[in-house]
Amino acid sequence: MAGAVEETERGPLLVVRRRFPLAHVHGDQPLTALRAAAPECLALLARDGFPPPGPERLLYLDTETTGLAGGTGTYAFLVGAGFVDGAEFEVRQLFMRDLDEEPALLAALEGLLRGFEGFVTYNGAGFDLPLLETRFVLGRRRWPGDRFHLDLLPAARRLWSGRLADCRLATVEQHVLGFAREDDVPGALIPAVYFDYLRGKHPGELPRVFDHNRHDILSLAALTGRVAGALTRAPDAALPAEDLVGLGRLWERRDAERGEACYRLALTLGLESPGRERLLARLAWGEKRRARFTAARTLWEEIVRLQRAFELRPWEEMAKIDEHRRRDFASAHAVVSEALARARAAGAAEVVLAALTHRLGRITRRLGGQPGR
DNA sequence: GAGTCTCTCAGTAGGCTAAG
DNA sequence: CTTAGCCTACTGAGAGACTC
Repeated sequence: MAGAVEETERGPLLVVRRRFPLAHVHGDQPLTALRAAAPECLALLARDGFPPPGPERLLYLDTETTGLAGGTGTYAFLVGAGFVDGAEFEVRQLFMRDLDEEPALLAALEGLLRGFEGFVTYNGAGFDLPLLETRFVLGRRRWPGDRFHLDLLPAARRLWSGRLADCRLATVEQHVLGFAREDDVPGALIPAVYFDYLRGKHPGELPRVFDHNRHDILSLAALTGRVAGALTRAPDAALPAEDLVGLGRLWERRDAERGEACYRLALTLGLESPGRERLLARLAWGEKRRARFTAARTLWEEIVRLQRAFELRPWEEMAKIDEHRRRDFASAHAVVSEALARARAAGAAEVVLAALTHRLGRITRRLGGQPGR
């Protein structure tokens, strides 16, 4: 943590600067990809009202704190901020050597924040930003929160939760960016490392905390480049099927047709079993919403063919379409009879059997009133 | 035409999960 | 330990269709 003590308006502060050429490759992702990320793509990922700046006008932010508890008792003792500067990417780390240096840290941080048009964080909406805002208020400073904020956690969940065991930054980093950390400090140990340092004033494990924070910042930037890049390109058959599903989920909100194009491409790539049925159901709901009932029914049929365990939903939807849209009571009757038989065989719950029996009774009555279709 | 049944859609509550 | 965002399931009002 070779840094320099710099003078701020509120006293001295240790600042560590590390600069990387934009050609720097983090995992398998070059930072230059940031340049190609269009603001519209960033807007797709965030949903606050602020206009998205270009990725070079964003500050990539991550804090190391004395705990998770939030509230007034938790300090952000190390704040890492990354940004594009010319042909380089700088990671600037602001560190309080003691708790009484917080005013200096906040002063330096405020200057930095005000120089950018937005922030990128990982779970920052739930953690870093509220915490920093509290520190600003307690330090009698105005929090510059009137800016674009992209929290990559919700975006990562939409994109990769189907493929990854969890969406912690370390997991995403490893499997999406191909970046493996060596000798990383687990986040849960970081508060203890800082308290040890405060007691003894020896660096101890602190350099590893700085490394951890710097890696977080680089991952944030690399991930932004990766995600925005995926959104910029047309749906790409070279992507894993699960990633296409995730891409579809991102697009769906903004552009349903484009989202569906991703879904359908994923299906052609041989998506595996539980995910495949989920996706078919998603498409079926979409078709229903647009009143394309025949298309919806075809999708429910395919789900039924794939499903191993009995599930009510597809049968129910097929029966609704037959009875209420196509008015083909005979077909509706056949669907519900078959569903009832399968439900009994599978030992389905009593409420499920009751619902099907009720439906079958009604259809039978209507069939009686309109015989020989 | 009144009364009943069914579906739909919008709003929302509860459960999960990231962050140090 | 806290907090926000997403997902799923549930609820209830309103619309439409059917029955008598």
